[in-house]
Amino acid sequence: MSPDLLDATFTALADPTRRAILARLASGEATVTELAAPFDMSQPAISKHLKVLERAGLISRGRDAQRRPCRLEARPLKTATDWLENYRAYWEDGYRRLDELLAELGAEDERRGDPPSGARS
Amino acid sequence: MSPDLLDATFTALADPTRRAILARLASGEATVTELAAPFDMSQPAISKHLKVLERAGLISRGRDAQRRPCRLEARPLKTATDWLENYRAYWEDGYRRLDELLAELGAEDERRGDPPSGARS
DNA sequence: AGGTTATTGAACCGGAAGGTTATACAAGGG
DNA sequence: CCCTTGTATAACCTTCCGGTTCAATAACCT
Repeated sequence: MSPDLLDATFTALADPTRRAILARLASGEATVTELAAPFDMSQPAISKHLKVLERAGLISRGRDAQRRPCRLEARPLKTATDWLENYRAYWEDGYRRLDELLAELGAEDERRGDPPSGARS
Repeated sequence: MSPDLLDATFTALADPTRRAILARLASGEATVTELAAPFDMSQPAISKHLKVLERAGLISRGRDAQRRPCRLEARPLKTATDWLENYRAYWEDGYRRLDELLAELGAEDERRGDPPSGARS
């Protein structure tokens, strides 16, 4: 799993405006102007946000005359969730013990930023 | 749930170095120098990354003489996961239909970036 | 005390992020 | 055709990010 995808996805999610856009798209396709409406922000600014979301593969765009409808693409969200899932054991009860338990299993791929392989519940 | 927490958390996760640091900490406490070792990067750079992680509440720090051991704090990871969980339906089979289904439940708190309330599996 | 080790802080730099305005472009509707 | 609508691009500004180096601080060791 390329780190770049996670980079782009988490970067996209780090902005409240973009999260709001995703939330809006969760209830169906929307055009750029529709997406821009709720925000006190120029339309080009929204276009930029959309490009960030697109770069992360979180949205795809169609064509309806001059309109450019956006649709939610949740696949990267799954990727992100899968990554986070590996830490689930650490926020559930008893993680302190697990912490020490895992301390003995030397870590291999830390440089790649991979989550602990044995951390799944 | 303050958006700022999600902002800080996703921002922290958006960098591969920081994700690697978290992965390392998953196998137990570590000092700054230990954390810095695998990276081709100056040690102050790591200190900055640690500050970003700390700002998001993803790590806490102790004291052991001149050392400042870091420990993983997974709570914000849970917060992030909870947010993402709301979209689970969209990457699971049949999400296209769900898409249209939810289109009829007008969205209230889109401005806040809240995920769709009805999207839970 | 003095030196070494561990870590932070300050000043700086290049480049990316997030916003603006103004302009171009593309496509439908009188 | 022209005008209006929807969207993207360009140029610009300011702030933040990720890195650097060098200096400061803190605590141990002898």
